[in-house]
Amino acid sequence: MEEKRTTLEDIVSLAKRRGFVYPGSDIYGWESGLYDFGPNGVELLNNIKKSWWKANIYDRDDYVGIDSAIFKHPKVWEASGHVGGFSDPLSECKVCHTRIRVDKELGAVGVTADEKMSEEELNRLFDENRDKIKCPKCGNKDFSDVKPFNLLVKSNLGDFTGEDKRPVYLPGEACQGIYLNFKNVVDTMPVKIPFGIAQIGKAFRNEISPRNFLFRTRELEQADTQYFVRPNENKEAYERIKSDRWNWYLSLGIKEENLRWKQHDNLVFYASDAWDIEYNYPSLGFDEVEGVHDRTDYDLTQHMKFSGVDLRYTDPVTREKYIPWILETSMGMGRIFLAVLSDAYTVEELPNGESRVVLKLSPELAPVKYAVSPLLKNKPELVEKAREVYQILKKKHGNVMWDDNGNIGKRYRRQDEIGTPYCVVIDFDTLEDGTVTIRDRDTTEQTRVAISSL
RNA sequence: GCGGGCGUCGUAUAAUGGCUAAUAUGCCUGCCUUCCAAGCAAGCGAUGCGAGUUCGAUUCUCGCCGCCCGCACCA
Repeated sequence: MEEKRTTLEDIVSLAKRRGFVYPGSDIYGWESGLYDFGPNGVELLNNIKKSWWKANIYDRDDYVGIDSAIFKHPKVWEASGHVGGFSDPLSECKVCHTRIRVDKELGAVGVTADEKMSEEELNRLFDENRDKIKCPKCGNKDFSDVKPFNLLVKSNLGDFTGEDKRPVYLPGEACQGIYLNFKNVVDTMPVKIPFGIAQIGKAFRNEISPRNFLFRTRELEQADTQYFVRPNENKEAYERIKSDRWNWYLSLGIKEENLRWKQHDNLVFYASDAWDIEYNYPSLGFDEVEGVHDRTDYDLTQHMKFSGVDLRYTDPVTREKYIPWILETSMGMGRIFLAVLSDAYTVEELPNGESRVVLKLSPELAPVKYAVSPLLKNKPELVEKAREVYQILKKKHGNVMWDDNGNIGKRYRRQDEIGTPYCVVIDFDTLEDGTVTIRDRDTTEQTRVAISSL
């Protein structure tokens, strides 16, 4: 049997028609790079978050969680390097439209330039050296002016003058909130190094071209952990973290053959090591879901410099003071959501020649835990009993769906597409002996069990 | 941001310079139905936005918005 490969379009279509993901601001014609989660999507998203929180905080003794404000002091983004370095000075060949990184091209002809220079300065240097730089693709020397592309989103929080004198940025990455609270956590909580802080937070980026559904969006959510260790005592913890993260993906039921590790070729100057976990997305192939980075003491050092506050940690026994090193994990929620959805998406051939679409989500992640149906809608005694069972299950399992639409087969198929693991059907036997049928999503087999044992 | 392609009910497709824009599915209501998308009836629901040409534009032209592919970008 030949299997048709799932495309990203299949996933997008299902996501919309089954209430997982809608285009952002849909009735106004959609704003690029933004998506809204629907009733089933928010359940799935929250279940992924719960699982992540449990694995990173509740299942360990050395992590605590925080939730920091989205808006932060303007200096945070100077310290982090985002105001200067989150942008690239680009110029475009007017002949073939190839783009060049101006700082790098200048460097190649022996002119010192870097991405932290002002736009004017870069343009002056570029103009002086235009005759030495030619397009790597077509060889022409006719370039547009240098334009920096800064990915930070700016806001006017607290600026009532409209003069933009004190730009406040939305976070380009969520993890800064953790560094900002490192001292607070150390001063108020019973933690000692090595320990970690975890957070799920929003980030915003002016991506030039958001694309590929949830994979690259302008507003994103990140699940981050930062693990603080003694300087140079990073290796063992790094390996432990890598292995924990890998196992978490497997615990979600993601197929191992769709996952792989990829080490960064070019490390940023302060990093000691960096690996990504990649998922084999439909249409896109393997791409990053999460980064696991060994960042040395860079982040806290920067904030010490810019804030003037001593962020060193004092060893409770030796009284030694040091800036801890940081091991970071940073996962894109949209990316893991897309990975989970894609991995669960299954098209099955049925014996009668038809096919069914099933989301084989692990029960822990499934947005709807049970669907409850009366076998027949026009038999009040069945409906009444089914309502009872529905209420019992709802109390126990949270998101349980009442489904009495059409006929029973239709309901099964609908629930298959949502990924509901079990459908409970109340029939005439239920009235006699208090048992119901449970239909299994993956095998489509039915078993009879007592209501009391559900 | 550049080049190419594209934009019709929630989804997947059709058609048209002029009559009520069609079909399937979905959703919803009623009937029916004793376990895998059965059937009957009613309803909801679309030409992305704006301008131009025209007596008349969903159709042709332009701008904007958005999507897809390629390039570039992805700290």
